[in-house]
Parts: sequence; C-alpha cells; structure tokens
Amino acid sequence: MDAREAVETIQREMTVFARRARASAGRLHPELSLVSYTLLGHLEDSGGCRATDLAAHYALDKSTVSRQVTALERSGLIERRQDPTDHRVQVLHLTDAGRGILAQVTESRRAAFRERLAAWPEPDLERFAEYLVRYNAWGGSGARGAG
Amino acid sequence: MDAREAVETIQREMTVFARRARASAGRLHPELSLVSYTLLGHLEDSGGCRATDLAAHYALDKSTVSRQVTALERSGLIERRQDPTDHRVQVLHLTDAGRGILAQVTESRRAAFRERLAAWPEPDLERFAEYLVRYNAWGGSGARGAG
DNA sequence: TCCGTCTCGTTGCACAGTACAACTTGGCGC
DNA sequence: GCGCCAAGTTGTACTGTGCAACGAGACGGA
Repeated sequence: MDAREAVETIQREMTVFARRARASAGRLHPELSLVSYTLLGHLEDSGGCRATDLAAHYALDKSTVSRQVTALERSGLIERRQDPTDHRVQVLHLTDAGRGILAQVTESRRAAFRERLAAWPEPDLERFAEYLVRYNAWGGSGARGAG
Repeated sequence: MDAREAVETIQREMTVFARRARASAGRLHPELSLVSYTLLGHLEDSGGCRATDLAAHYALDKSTVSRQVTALERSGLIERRQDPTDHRVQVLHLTDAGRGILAQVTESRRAAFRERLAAWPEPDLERFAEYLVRYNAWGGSGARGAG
C-alpha cells in the first residue's frame, strides 16, 4: 500500500464509520442523544465550560448548543452558573444526576468498544488511539473539511 | 498509555470524529448530501440495485430511501428502470450526470483528506488505514453498536 | 461619562433527514 | 379467485441543525 492508496482507504473507511455512527446515534440511551452525550462528556472532562466553548469544539452553531443545553438543564443533568466576573457568561456544570447518566452511558459504550477491540494487540490499540488524536487535532478545535 | 486508556481514547476520538463528520456532511456538494453521496456510491459499486436493497444495507427506512431516490431522480442523477420480471421492482441506475457528480465529489473529498494527511509519514498513513479497515470490518457490513 | 462595538446567549424561522403507519400496486401460493 | 406478502409512496411528526435577528452585558476610546 502506498501513500495515495492509504489516503484513499482512510477516506473511504472514515465515511463508512461516519454513516454507521449516525445510524446508531439515536440508540445510545433513552434520555441522551449522541450530541448531548458528547456535550456532557466534555463538561466532565473540562470541569465546566461555556456554551460557546462547546459550540467551537464540536463545530456546532451556538443556537444548537443553546437548545441542547436548555434540554439538558430541563432534564436536570446539568446546571448553569452565572460567572460573577462576567454576567454574559453561564458556566455549565454537570449535576450528580448528569454525572450518573454519563457514567452509565460511557460504561455501556466502553463495553461495546472493548468487545470490538478485544482481539487487538495492545501496541496497535495505542497507535490507533494516537492516530485518531492526531487526525482530530488537525486545524485546532474548530477544524473543518474532510470530516 | 495502557490498553484501557487506549480504548477510552479511541472511543472518545471516534465520537468527536462522528460529530464533526455530521457537521460537514451538508457541505459536501451543493447538490449532494452525505447520504445521497453514499447511495450514489453504492449504485456505482453495485451497478444498479433496488431501493429496498439500499435501505437494508444502510439501515435506513424504506420511506427515507424512497424520498432520497425521488430527489436524486428529480436532479437527474439516477434513473429508475422497471424490472420486466417483477413490476413492483424499480432498479436504480446512475445516469451519466450522476456518475459525473459522484466522481467530482469523490475527488474533492479525496483532496481534502490528502491535505489533512499531508504531513503524515507514509508508514503512519498505512498503519492508520489498516487500523480503520480492521475496525470497520468488525461484524461485517451491517455492524451495529459502538459506532 | 457615554457611545460604538464586541461577545454571549436566546429565539424565530426554515430545512434536511429520519421513522412509523397507512396505503397502493403488483406478485405468488393455495 | 382469495389471502397474504413484498416494493414503494405518502402523510405526519420529531430531532438536529444553521442562519439571522435580537437582547443583555462588557469594554474601550473620545
């Protein structure tokens, strides 16, 4: 396989993956779409951030994030805290309920991935993880293009 | 990074990727969404098939495929041919216009990937491609689960 | 101090993609 | 022929999304 062929393969396989991801996005959890799961996960990782940060990181419109956040707050999974130094800003935080559901969904996803990756030798797993990080890091948090 | 950590990273990065893929799906071509691009690609690969086959292969409802097909036909990218042996069946075929646009979109996607992967050393490209193939091959064409 | 301009977020609107259910049309077995 | 099955279409509803317009607050220069 030469470089040209490898790029071709990466394109094709990424497309296949994207299609399947979309197909299974709705079946994640009765209460959590793939988007809201992702947003919750980011809140956990970051320890709380602004809606604008979420929008930038996931290439979503701020209005989309705003609505998702509203829904998540209505479900009691996150809470908004006014930033005392800047009253325009709302810092979003997971609630205990949110943390619980997030852990639950993460665990079931993790189990699916573990099963799927069970036969992989550890060095391959590590390289694959590293490649994905490198791929997604391209162009910074708002990367566009060959998604 | 140990294996547990690597699986975790793969899960997270695949999710980020899926999210961004969706974000850029609409900007593929003014005339072609990611879905219709995929369907067109399948028609090219298979050399013509039924709407029901497309639905089954991509885990889509037949009504969804029906509407996509209607749109693609209206745009002159595909044509329906009655199956002479079974009048319920319409076999879908690419038109020349459809083949042209498909090639064009494939090429622009390929260029985007090439740009994105330009800085990668060739051995990494090849390994990454191989990992993706291995990942997607899991469970065959209708694989479900950790998308 | 006040005005222009920026940022953060919400809301109104429109649209794509999707599923489910009901239906039409056509084939097939008894 | 009758009943059932298969292929596709259409009605309806919902979700996720973006863009544009807007409101509220911050910030800097005249």
